[in-house]
Order: sequence, then structure tokens, then C-alpha cells
Amino acid sequence: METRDSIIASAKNEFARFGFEGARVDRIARLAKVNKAMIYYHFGSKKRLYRAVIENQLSTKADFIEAILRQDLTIDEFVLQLASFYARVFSDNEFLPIFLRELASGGIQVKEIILKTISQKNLTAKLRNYFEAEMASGRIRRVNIEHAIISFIGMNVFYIAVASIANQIWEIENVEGFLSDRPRQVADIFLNGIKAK
Amino acid sequence: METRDSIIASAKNEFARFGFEGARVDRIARLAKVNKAMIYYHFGSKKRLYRAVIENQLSTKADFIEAILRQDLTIDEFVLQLASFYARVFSDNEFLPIFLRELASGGIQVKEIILKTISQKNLTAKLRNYFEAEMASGRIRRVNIEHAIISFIGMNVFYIAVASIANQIWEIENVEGFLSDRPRQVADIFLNGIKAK
Amino acid sequence: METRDSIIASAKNEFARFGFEGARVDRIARLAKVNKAMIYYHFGSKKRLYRAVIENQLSTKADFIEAILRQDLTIDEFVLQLASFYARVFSDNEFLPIFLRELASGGIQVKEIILKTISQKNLTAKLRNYFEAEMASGRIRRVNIEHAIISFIGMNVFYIAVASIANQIWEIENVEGFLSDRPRQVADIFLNGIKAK
Amino acid sequence: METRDSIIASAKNEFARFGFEGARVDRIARLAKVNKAMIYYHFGSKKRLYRAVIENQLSTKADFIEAILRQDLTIDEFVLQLASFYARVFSDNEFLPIFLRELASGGIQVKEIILKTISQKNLTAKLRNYFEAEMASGRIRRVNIEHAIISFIGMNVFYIAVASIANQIWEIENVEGFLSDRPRQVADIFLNGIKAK
DNA sequence: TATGAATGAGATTTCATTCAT
DNA sequence: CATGAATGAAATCTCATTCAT
Repeated sequence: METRDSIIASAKNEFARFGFEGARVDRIARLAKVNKAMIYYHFGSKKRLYRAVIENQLSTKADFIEAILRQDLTIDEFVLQLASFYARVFSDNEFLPIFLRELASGGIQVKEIILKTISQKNLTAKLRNYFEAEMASGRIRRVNIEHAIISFIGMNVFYIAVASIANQIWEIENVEGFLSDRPRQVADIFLNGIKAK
Repeated sequence: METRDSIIASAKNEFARFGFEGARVDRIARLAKVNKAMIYYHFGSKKRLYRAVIENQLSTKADFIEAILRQDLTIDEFVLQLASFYARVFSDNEFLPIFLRELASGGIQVKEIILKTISQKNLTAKLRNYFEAEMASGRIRRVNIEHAIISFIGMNVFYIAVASIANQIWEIENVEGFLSDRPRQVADIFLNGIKAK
Repeated sequence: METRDSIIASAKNEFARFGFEGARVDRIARLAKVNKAMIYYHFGSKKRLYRAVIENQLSTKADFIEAILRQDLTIDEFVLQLASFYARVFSDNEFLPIFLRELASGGIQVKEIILKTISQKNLTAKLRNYFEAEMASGRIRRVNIEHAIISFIGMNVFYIAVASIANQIWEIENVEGFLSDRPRQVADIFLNGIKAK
Repeated sequence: METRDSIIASAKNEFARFGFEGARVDRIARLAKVNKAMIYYHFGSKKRLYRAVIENQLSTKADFIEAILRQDLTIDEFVLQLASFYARVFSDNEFLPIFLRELASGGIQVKEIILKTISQKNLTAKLRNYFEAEMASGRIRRVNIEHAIISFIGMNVFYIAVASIANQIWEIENVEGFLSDRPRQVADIFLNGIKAK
């Protein structure tokens, strides 16, 4: 399993830097210190290697949200934890570019896998239920749940994706600080946005 | 100039669908109904053609925000117009994937151009001033402006980027309706999030 | 058309010597004094080049039989001419091995093309008619036409195919002489075999 | 010995279907349910495995003709038995393609082995003697023995080799019947062709 | 004997770019 | 400006063979 793992790691790096089309099997092999033919022995094709990388990526991420949902948190804690979760996931230097490029090309690979894992764990329903309960209790306003959640995720993910541009536009100098501040800042606006007055 | 434009249009389509590395000069030529050598005659290289496409894209977009800022709108109107603007810009089927891939690969091409146009029109300062005036007037809470604006843009752009996945996850059937609803929904949460109570 | 033809000629030689699987595109290019990529420019793939070679081969051959059938010959002359025809066709040093290997692998490529040309010229019916007229006239016995014709072709082609083995087994020293004698010898036995006594 | 035999059997199948160059050692191993390295352990190389297959093939065939020659048959019986023999030998679905391809490539492998077995049993002389005796007795015409015998074998073998094409050209529907008829039909024409009138 | 993994050379195919006309 | 053909470098993939266990 050592060779396989080393190939996956190198491939992840290569795909992250150059995208699927730009990635070179030669380079992956060299980086993994492995004979090029081994890649085909283990994965069959560049495409299948790519899929393996993506599966390997996503399989680890989905557990987190579930863990958060199981914790029975107040809405404030819940939203903050979710924000931190997204920050962490998308700050992965190799995952983000792969994900962005997947989006760019319709994301058929990623989509399938994401849908599978999400439906397996029934995450959609659990999230919906959580928010509905909060609305029923009157702690938050009646808002459209889908729009709200998508907005929330967008607030979190977007900055990470465009950080290099945004930092320059807004002359953000303490990038580290800005980034670590972000979950709290996002949670602040979002919670204010949905809470009953 | 007809040939040049036809090449640019075809190239935009090709780069949008396949990315820079995946794009094929042959295909661009065929789509543009132009001899392949003509592309080199007019643009010199694939890379330079790509840059031409990107410049052609961005040059048109920046004027809009300025126009909004000039209008002297209430915060509610302002935020809604901004949301609509982003929705329109990123709903361009060809611009979005190019933009996403640029982000994925560090986006040096796009970044430069964006920064230039934004600083030319001094958009950052104008936006900041607008929000500061609103805070000074007490109409909105004291929030971190950078975080707020970035969050706001993220709310808008994110859904468009992930629409195909999100629609399935959240079982959104009336996609058209959801999309046209979105600016209002985003504005609602965001305004509530920043307004003073 | 010069490049194309030169590729076809070299390819014919290569396929004859090594078979489809054993043939090397590199070698064909070198022999044709052509850049390897040109082969793909003109033919698309090794397989398609192979088909082009076969079509090129067969297209010239079918005309001959028709010509013989048009001549209104006596059965003796007719059979002799046919024998000579087959001798000539299969003595092509490059065609024979290609044909044999096609047979070996089910001959799907060749089969299609042969059937097309034969049915186009309606050769089957013409041959059948010729033999039936001869039987009706009483000049030849009532034999099964299909079996007879297939036998006749076999007598002719077989020797050419196995010449190198047969010559050694039967200690044939004057190979040239044996070969040029053959049509007459074959015709002799065949005619005796089918003629009325 | 079980492994060896299983490899030979699978290899025969593979070589028959794809030829030497087209055959894949991997596939042979898989078909034989044997580890690929075992093939090298037992046979040393693909080439040597191929030779083993061919020897295995030919060793069984030569005995038959001898048996026929020993039987002291009339010319009618003799020719019919020979025809049936050839029909049987070349109807081997795996032997025929291998043989055809050997012919196509000069057949050095097969040639050697055939010559050895034929000369060992002195078959040539025995056949020649048989026909000469028949001619001396006046039962058959004075014909060139080599040409006659080669023609006869050709009549038999040819149809089997080209059956798939011939059946379509001649619209033979009852293929089984045609094939089982063939020895008699061939013998009929051949005997008539050589017999004295 | 037997296995799964590894290797190196080479095969087919692709593609940005250029040339001759 | 325009074209069809050409080029060279490199990309993906294959495969006979060997190795370590």
C-alpha cells in the first residue's frame, strides 16, 4: 500500500498545481519516486488516478459535519463551529484548487462523490431539521433555509478561494490574523442576519 | 477584425470548457472557421490568445459597480443592486469557469487585470466610504467592513459556482426561480446581519 | 497526394512483413521518409492506415475477373485465364501475407471490402451463369458449382501460399518453372474433373 | 505438469486469436489462471512458449497420413480418406489461424517442424509411389504428381481457410452441410480430373 | 513452485507551432 | 491574409521480462 499512497500523495500535489490536463504522469512518478508504469499498474489510467485522488480527499471531510451535528449545540456555537470547519477544509492548499477546477468543468467527478457521501449520512435532512427546530423555537427568524445555508457556506469558502486577490484589493496586511478572525466575523453577520429581533 | 473577433469568441468558449491546458488550438480554429495558422498570425501563441480572451472579458465588467456607487442609493437599494450585479457577472457561462480556474492556479493573469481596473476607478475607497458613512449615521452596526463586504460577495458568487451541486443536494427543482430569488434572499440576510437593531 | 501514397506504400510493406500488430508506425514513417505525425494527420490511426492499405489493394484486383467474364471464352480458355489471374494476384509478395493474416483473424476488414466489390460487380451471379450455361450445353458434367469453383480457386491459391514449404517437401528445384507451369496444370486437372466424358 | 499444460492450452488460444505479436502474456496468464511469472519460469520467454505451442500442435497430426497409406486402399477410397483427413486437421479452430499466420511470416518455425516429421516418416516417397503405381496400372492418367497432390490439398484446405468469406459470397446457408459434403465433392472432381477415360 | 510488485524500453498518439505557397 | 501540410517534442500508455519474498 506504500507505493499506492505515495502515488496518490504526489498526484494530489500535481493535480492541485496544474489541473488534470496540465498534470504530467511523468512528474507524478518522479515525485513519488516510482516507476511510471506503476501508476498504470495501480490505477489503470491518469483519469482513474485522478478519481482516486478525489475520493481519497473527500472521504475524510464528510465525517466532520456529522460530528458537529451530533453535539447538540446552541445556534451560536453551532454556526461558529461550522464556519471553522469550512475554513479548515478549504484552507487545504491542495484540495482547494482541485475543487475549484472541478467546479469550473462541471464537477462531474466531485459531484457524484459529494452527493453520495452527503446522502449516505443524510446530512441535508439533519441540517434542515436543525434550522427548522430553531425557527420553531423562535430563536431565529423565518428564513428560507436553503438560501441561508448556501449563503453561509459561501461567506466562508469565498474568501479562502479569492484570498490572494482580496488581500491586495482590501490592503489586508495581517493575512494570518484576518483568516483566523474570519469564522467569528462570518458567524457574527450570519447570526445577526437570521436571528429574531 | 472579423477573424480576430471570431477567434476570440471561439477561444473563450474553448478555454471555458476545457481550461488553458485542456484547450486545443485546432478546436478553436475549427469552431472559429479559421485556419489554424491564422491564430498564430493574429495572436502569436496560445498563451497570448488566452490573455487576449481574459482582457476582453474583464474590461467590460468594472464599469457597473462604479455606476451603482454613483447613484446615491439607500443601503437597502444599494445592497440589492450589488447582489444583482454579481449574479449577472458570474452567471456568464463562459466567464465563471475561466475565473474559477484562474483562482485555482494562482490567477496571476486575472489578478493583475482586476487589481488594475479596481484601483483605476478607486472602487475600494468608494465602497469603504459608503459603508463608513452608513455606520457613522447609525443605520448599520459597527462591523469590520472588509469582512462584511467579502462575505457579501461570497454569498452571491458561491451559489452560482456550485449551483449544479447545490441544486441536487438541496433538491432544488425550480432552479430558475431559486436563482432569480437569490439577490433578494442574500440581501435580506446580509442587511439584517449588519443593520442596527 | 504524394505523401499519402508514399505512406500507403511503406505501410503495405510493413504490414506485409510484420502483420498489423507487429508493424511499427515509426518504421513506416522512416521508410516513407515522412514525419511520424503525418501518418496521423492523413490517416488518423494505425488501424485506419491499415484499412486504407487493404482498400488500396483490393480496389485494383476485382476489375480483372470481370474483364475475363466479358470476353466470351471457351471453357478451356476461361479456366486457364482464371488460373493465371489467381496466380498473378496472390503472387504479390505483399498482398499474400496481408491476406493470410486477415484470414487468420477472421478477416473482418478484408471480408467487408471483398464482399462489397464482388456484389457491386455482381461477380457471383456472372460466374454461376457461366457454369450453368456450360452444364446446360452438356460441355461439362452436372457438378455443384460452388464446390467446384471454390476447389478451383483453392488449387491455385494454395500452392502460392505454401510454396516455401511445398518446394522443400517435394524437392522442387526449378521453382520458377513450377510456378509458371502451374496454371496449365491446375486447369488440366480441373477441366478433366468437370468435363463430360 | 498441470500448470504447464494449462499454460500451453491458454497460449494456443491466445496465439490463435491474436497472433504472436498480438498475443499478450498477461492474458495468457489470466486465462490459464496462473501467475505471469510462472510462464517465464516454465518457458523462459514468449517466443519459447510459442514454439512449445506449435510443437505440441504438429506432433499429433503426422501419424494420420501414414496410417492412411498403410491401409492398401483403392484410389477412390484413398483420395476420400485423405480429403477427410485434411478437413479434420484444418478445421481445428486454433490450429488454422496459427498455421496461416506462420505462412504469412515465412513460417520458419512451422516449416522446420513439418519438414522434420514428413521426412522422418518418408511420407513424400510413399505418396509418390502410391500415385506412380496407380499411373502404371493405367487406372489414372499420366499427370504431374507434385502438381496433382498440391492441387488436391489446396482444394481441401482452401475452403476451410476462407469459409467465412466464401459462405457469404456464395450465399451458403447450410454451412454445416456444405462442410461435411466437401470431402466427397472434392474427391469427385479430383478423381475425375486424374482418372483415365 | 508461486505471487504481487516493479522495471525499462518502446509503442501509439497528440499538439503547439511553423513553413511553403 | 489565408491555407494545407509539415515538424519535433513530448504525452499517455503498454508490455515482455524480472525481482523479492
